Amino acid sequence: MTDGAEAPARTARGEQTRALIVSTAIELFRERGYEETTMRAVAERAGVALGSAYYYFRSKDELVQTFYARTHEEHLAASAEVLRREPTLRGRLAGVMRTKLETIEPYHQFAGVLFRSAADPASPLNPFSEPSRPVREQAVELFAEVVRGATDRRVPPDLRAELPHLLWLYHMGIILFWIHDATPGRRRTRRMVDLSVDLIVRAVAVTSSPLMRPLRTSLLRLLKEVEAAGAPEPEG
Amino acid sequence: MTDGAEAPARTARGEQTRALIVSTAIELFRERGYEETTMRAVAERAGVALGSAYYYFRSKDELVQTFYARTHEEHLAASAEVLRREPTLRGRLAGVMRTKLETIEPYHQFAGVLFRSAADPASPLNPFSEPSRPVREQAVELFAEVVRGATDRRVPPDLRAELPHLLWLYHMGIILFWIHDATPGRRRTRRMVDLSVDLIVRAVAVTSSPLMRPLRTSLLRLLKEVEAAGAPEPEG
DNA sequence: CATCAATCTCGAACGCGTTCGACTCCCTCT
DNA sequence: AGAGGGAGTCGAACGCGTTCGAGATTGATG
Repeated sequence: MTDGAEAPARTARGEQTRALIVSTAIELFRERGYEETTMRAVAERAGVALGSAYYYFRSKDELVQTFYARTHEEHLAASAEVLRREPTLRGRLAGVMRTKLETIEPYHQFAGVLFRSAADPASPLNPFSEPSRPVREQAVELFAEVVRGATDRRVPPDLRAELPHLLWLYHMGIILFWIHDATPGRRRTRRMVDLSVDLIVRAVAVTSSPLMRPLRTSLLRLLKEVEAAGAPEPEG
Repeated sequence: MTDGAEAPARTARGEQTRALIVSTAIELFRERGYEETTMRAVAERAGVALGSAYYYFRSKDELVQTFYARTHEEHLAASAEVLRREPTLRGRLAGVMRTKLETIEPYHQFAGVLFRSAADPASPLNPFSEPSRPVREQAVELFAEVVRGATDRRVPPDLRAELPHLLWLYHMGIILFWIHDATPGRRRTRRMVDLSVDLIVRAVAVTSSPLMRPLRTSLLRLLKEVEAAGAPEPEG
């Protein structure tokens, strides 16, 4: 699961209260956005005390994260179908990315907050952080499946092994773009996905040529370094 | 200048107070970090009222941004020397990036906050936002100078025109990495720069070949789209 | 049924960033 | 010199996220 180290819910009643708080919060977030939704308002509408909300969620951010984890699962589920259907790298990647956009679209309004804390090294939501490792690995695995099932491309093993990580990074970039995209229906991001998938498929083709081995090696060294940074280091 | 739309200082006395607040704030930020520095503490040590701090700076974040703009100017100055010295694309790019890291190193501790608000679409610090357009264009121009002065590479005009934007994006990525880099002296980021500059130079070489025109075109279309997103759109 | 500890609930209180309207200072114009 | 007014200063007050210790509820145990 995606929970990382989360707060209590050891009882049926507790579970119920917890769920009530989450759903109320999402309700309010969608009505008013993140900043305008106060913890007091959530507690009040949920019919619990302020302190109770904090019993289940260490912070307002964590409340958001909880529901964010849900959409992540939704995306996994929705992607499965696409991956069953599409045989080409292009189709699989584009499909997964489009599915992603559809999944998160309802929450665009307060996605900014997600990324805001995501960019904060101290935040557990930070995609490079230790707490989000399980989600990250799941996501990378999704892209591994994208690559694995693509029957139309010969990809050299060294690149094949690293491509999922690269695609995950790419997907984070698209999300960053998406957050800043104020066009109706996120038109621009969708175009962006089309263009970038095209580019990626071409680049993979080019990079797979034996002639490109030095370039590929250079790229792979870089990726290895990025991954190493994800792992912990003697802390300071 | 990098100020964008900033707050008052119409008087010699005002200028003095403003400067006093900034320097006191930086002092405290470096002593205690960002979160632990309160506006009240800044005001108190500076010997002004809380309200006065808010007379000059709309928010605590803006206080940080003000000083951040300074380091940006520092970097421009420091880069000039490198650009005079280095003739190769590799040398110029690596030099500029290393200079950047050296310039911002003293502020690594609370750089997280910068990026946190930088990732927020609503923040004026957001590198894609309208208020930061001047700084952004200045930075892109810096990379244009990196490319322009590189005498060792034949780069096709279409790519040459877009390369600066691409390098600027790349440089934002490195900063993101840097923020999360907890290694002493930012060892990892520096290695990252070496590896990525190597990759970029190779990629430029490869992509410049006439055979790669389709790939190049695909890349350029993508970049154009990114740039278009920077410009405003009928607002919602 | 009484006891006990764990779980859950509560809301007052704290410290923070930020706002606001009242006040003082100082320059300019007559 | 006096009046006017913009620039600068002040600090109480607001609303927020968060903490905390005290109390209520629950289910297992003797």
